[in-house]
Amino acid sequence: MDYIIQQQELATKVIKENKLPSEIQYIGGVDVAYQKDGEVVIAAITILDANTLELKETVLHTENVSFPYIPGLFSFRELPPVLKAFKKLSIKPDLLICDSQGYAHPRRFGFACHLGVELDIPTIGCAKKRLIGNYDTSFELKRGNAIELIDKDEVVGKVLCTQDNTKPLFVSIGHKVNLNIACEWVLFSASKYRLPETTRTADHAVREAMKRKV
DNA sequence: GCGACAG
DNA sequence: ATCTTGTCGC
Repeated sequence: MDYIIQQQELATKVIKENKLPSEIQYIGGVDVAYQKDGEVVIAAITILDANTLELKETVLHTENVSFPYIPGLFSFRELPPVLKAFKKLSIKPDLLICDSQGYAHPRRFGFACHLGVELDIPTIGCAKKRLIGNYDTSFELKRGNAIELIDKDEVVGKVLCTQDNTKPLFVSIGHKVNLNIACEWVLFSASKYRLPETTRTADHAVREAMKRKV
């Protein structure tokens, strides 16, 4: 019942080296939303063509919330519905970009790491807000600019600006990918907007499902 | 003890 | 995350 010990044990399974296939054909996006009562959770995974960013498949899964939101234990809340959604996919992604932290976590085991280890596929953490770490807040907000996110004298991720004059994203590795490659994929998939198309499509899917209560 | 705190 | 109006800008 000790979730922190579970994280510490699972964190040893994270592969920090690049293990991406030579040809990336599909990339996936993950997002989760909650109904207003906060008791029902909807997870979506979208599959995009890795070259054109064209949407190829969307899967959804709805269930009851089983774990509270606790910063640092986030994956225990969102992993169950996401894993069930993943099983519904007919196209399996070569890489998943998560709307959360990965390695940039107190125990180096954010949601993206947990999902990657669980599925044994490459994952990237791409969060809109900081959880831990420090960085130089005075860097220029220009697309492509990135600075190191540092926690306890260790580089745990990068703060990456994907569009001029927009707030940066917090990119960290999840599993089987290195930090620079992770940033390259986030920048590539966020070619038009601040957030990667993967997250945007997944976000749209859960919002749509939310409206029609499916 | 006092803030900070992914979604 | 979600609850919320108008408003500024392309």
